[in-house]
Formats: sequence, structure tokens, C-alpha cells
Amino acid sequence: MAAAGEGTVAKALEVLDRVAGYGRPVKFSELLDDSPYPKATLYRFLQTLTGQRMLSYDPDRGTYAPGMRLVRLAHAAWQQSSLAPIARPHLDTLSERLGETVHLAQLDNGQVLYVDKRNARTPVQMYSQAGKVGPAYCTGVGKAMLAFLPEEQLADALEQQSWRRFTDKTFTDPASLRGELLRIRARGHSFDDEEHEPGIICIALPILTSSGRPLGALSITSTTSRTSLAEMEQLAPALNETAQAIGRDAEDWAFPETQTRAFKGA
Amino acid sequence: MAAAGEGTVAKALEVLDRVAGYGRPVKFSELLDDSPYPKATLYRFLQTLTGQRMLSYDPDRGTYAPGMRLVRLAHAAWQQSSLAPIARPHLDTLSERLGETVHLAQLDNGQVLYVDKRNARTPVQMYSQAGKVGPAYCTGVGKAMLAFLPEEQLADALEQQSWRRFTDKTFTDPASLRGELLRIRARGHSFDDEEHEPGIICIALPILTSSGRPLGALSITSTTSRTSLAEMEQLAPALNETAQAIGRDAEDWAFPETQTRAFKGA
DNA sequence: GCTTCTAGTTTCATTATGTGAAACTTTGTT
DNA sequence: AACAAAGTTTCACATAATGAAACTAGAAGC
Repeated sequence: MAAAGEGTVAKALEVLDRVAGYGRPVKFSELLDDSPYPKATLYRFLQTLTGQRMLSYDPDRGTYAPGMRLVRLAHAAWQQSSLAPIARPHLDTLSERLGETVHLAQLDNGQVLYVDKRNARTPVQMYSQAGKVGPAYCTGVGKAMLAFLPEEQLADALEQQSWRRFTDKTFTDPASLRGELLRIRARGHSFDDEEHEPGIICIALPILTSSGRPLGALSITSTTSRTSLAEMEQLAPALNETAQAIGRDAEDWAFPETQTRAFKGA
Repeated sequence: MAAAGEGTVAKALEVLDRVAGYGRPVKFSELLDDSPYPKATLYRFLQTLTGQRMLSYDPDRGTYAPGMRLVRLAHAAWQQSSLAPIARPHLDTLSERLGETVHLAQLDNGQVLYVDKRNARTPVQMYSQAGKVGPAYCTGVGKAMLAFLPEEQLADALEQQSWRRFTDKTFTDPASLRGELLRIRARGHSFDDEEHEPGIICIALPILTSSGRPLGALSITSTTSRTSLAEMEQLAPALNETAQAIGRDAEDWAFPETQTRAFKGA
């Protein structure tokens, strides 16, 4: 539904989103079933997107899937527009120091978008994990960012939550979450106390600009079988140090506006 | 240039590509300078793309950069359309067994698109992450795939190469590369003998379908200071085993066509 | 302080593009 | 062979994109 009369580009992108949403290759007829567009129109969109390699088409199976051009474009986006490249060395240090799973996330359209990660051991950073989205209202990183959002934006963001009850500890309405956000704001860090997945806990901190706007958030994740929230709280100072450092770098950096063109060359 | 009268969506995506190509935030006027579109038209495209979060706009600096929506979309593309998820366990095994830098790449529009990577225990400092693109004619993975392309597609691909001389070992014309490709085809694997970057060498193998079509390629990278091509050639059997396994999995897998529907609702 | 220039934004008549019902083709089924 | 379902093409029509020109905001010059 929706699909405001926004223009052709918007409609095409909506179709793209829809295809991506399936999480697997989809046939034309499936897409047609829950599409607001008539057959010919949808068909033409798919043709266009496929021609642009934003979708790929498997002729044997007659299915569409998101295309590789997206992967290239996203690499540029990730590198230029996310916190990840700036935060990278800091995540490395933190991860090495603590040996725990670290997540770096940003708020995107009311949802948590993970942009980098360090596994307890491997130093791989890629959007095999980056690009994943999650709910804001029941994750450590999400709540950490929400807690520092100006009222207007917070109201917006809260509107966009699904309030689905993932576990019996999930906050399922704006009112109770607002209470939690106040506590987080006072405390400076948030917890995820099995609110999203049973057994999974985390501590998270926002990354703030000097003016207090949240740029992203940082978290350490563990399990109830390995540790407890009380124990994890002791990591707060280390996390805070890292979050501050990233925030500082992000502002300094905020684009030296060097005329660095050359890139892919040597 | 280019910008065939393809339709609005194509034009908008062309603008998006262009912005991404700068590798840094760009001002409107810069884009205007090398844009085929008049001011008002380009302006409207940027507005549309920004509104769709395919671009992000920094009001302070008046600059555009690729937007975060791409990162979400790409995650779906990477997961569904690339070889990476299928190859993952195999890369893990291979990387652990050899302890060297492993790359997994695919051919995308005549270029090499890296879709996964494992770092060496002693990591070589090199650029490469998922989404990164590189030339096909002077990389191990690129040549491995080209060598197994059917003539028509090969001709196409060769047209798209820049033939830039990166080092004095780079093949800089189709004719000499074709000779190399024949040798690679006969041998079953390719080398990169410092053809792209001085001091960087690699051995690569194509990942083939049972019908012999290249799906991707796999490589081990190292440096001339640590090893030699002769020595690396001994890794060929291990690589081959992995490449075969990935190819097999990719075909078997080729989508169980489960009727898993439900997703976003719930 | 006023003028001129430049970069960015808006307007609006014109034109090109996108739209979708319906006809058609291809592929699979009984 | 007849039928049905899925996918593709056509074409009169409506909508949306186009871009020259007018406008506005800021910066640089006088």
C-alpha cells in the first residue's frame, strides 16, 4: 500500500524495496499479488530495474532478486556516509581490549541499522553484518540513541516502532519506553535485558556530537549464561571512552574537504 | 556523456552512480559541471534521491553523499544474489587451513566485485572489502573468471576494460591478455604477478558450474616479500577443492524454492 | 551601504514518459 | 487437443518530467 503519488523514481524504488523484503528470489506473479500496481506497470518496473542491474533476473526460475549494482553503491555509502570508517580503529582497539562482540549502529528511519561489528575473535568488518536492520525500541543501541534524541525526532521515531513483544521483557508501548529512556539519559548508557531475544543481553552507549546529538551507538553483547548486566556495567567506562573518541573524530573529521579525488587508482 | 534516453529511473540512477563515484560528499555545482542535465533537472533528481534516502544531504556544507537506504538494500542483495552466503563456511575452512588472505569475487559488468574476504593471520594491508570493485584484466580473480567466459561474453568484457598500466607487468591490451587467458584455462588457475600493485601477488581459481560457466573466483593473496608464485602454486589443490565445493553447493542450493512467505506482517 | 556576481531554488508552459486495460503469446496441465 | 495460468506487448490517454527563465540568498567587490 502507501505508494504516494511521488513520482516514477519513488515508485520504482518501492518495488525494489519490496523485492528485497522477500529475502529470497520472487516470481512475478507473487509480486503482482501484493502490489498496488497493475500487471503491465509492475512488469515495466521490473524490466527497468533489471536492466539497471538493481535487480537480477533468473530466467530459468523466472525470479527476481536484488542486484549486484546495489552492493557497489552501498560500499560507497558505507564508506562515505556511515560512522564505520571513522570508528574502525576504535572498534578494533575496544574489541581487542575486551574480547567481546561489539556492534556499531546508526538510526535510520526509526530503525537500528548496524554498520559495523567485531566478533569476539575475528577481525572481519564487512556488511555481511553491516546493513542488517533491527528494532530501535528493544535493542541496547536503539534505546541509547532514542534516549538522546530531541523531542520532535523522538516522537517521530516512536511512531515508527512496531511495539511487537519479542520477549516478556520487551517494552511494548511508548509511555513505558519513555520512562526507560529517561533513566538511560540520566545514567548515560542503556541495557538490553533480554528484550529482543531471550538469553541475549547487552550494554550500549550513544555516540554524541559536542552538541549532544546522537550520531550512532556502540554496544557490547553477551549472553545470560556467560555474564550478567551488573557485571557488564563495569565495561561502561571503556565503552564511554571509545564512544567519546569516535564522536570527537567524527566531528574533527567532518570532512577535511581536501580535494582528494584519485582513489581507485594506485 | 552516455545517459541514453532510457527513462527517468535510469537517469536518476545514473546521477546516483555519479555521486557515489566521487568517493566524498559533493556540492551541487560540482555535479552540475560534469552533468549532461540542465540545472533544474539535476536539482530535481537530487531532491528526489535525497527524499528517498538514496542520497543524504548535509545542509551545513551543501553536499550530497550516497545514502543509508543503499546499505539496507545491499544487505539483501549480498545475501540473496551473491555467492558469499553459500561460500562462507568454505572460506572459513580454507582461511583457517592456510592462514592467508582469501578473497571471493564475482564478475559484475566487466569488473571484479569483491563479495567476501578473510584476513590473513598476518594481515596484508590492502584495500578490499565487500562491495569494492576492481579491474578484471589485471587481478587474479578477474583473469580466472575471464578465462572461462564464453567467447561472446569475453569479447563484451574485454571491451569494458580500461587497460590502464598499473605496473610494468600489467597486460595492457586485449591481444596479449587473450594469450594469458588461454594459459590460465589450460592450467586451471591464474596468477597475479604484481600486475595490479607492486609487491602483491596472488593465485586464483574460478568457481564453475557443472556446465563450466564461471560463477565467481577465489584467491589467496600475499606479498613478494613473504612468498613467491612458485610457492603459492602449491596451494592450488586446496583452493581447487574449495572452489569445487562452493560450485557444487551453489548448484544444489540454487534455491530450494521453499514456500516460506510470511515475513514483514506479524 | 549599495552593487554585482555566483550558487541554489522555484515556476510554468511544453513535451516526453509513464500508465494500464485489453489483447496476445507462451508454457504448463488435464 | 482444449484449457488455464503466467508472462509479454500494444496503444490511446493521462500524468509526470523537462528546462528556460525568473527569482532569491549569500558572498565579493566597490
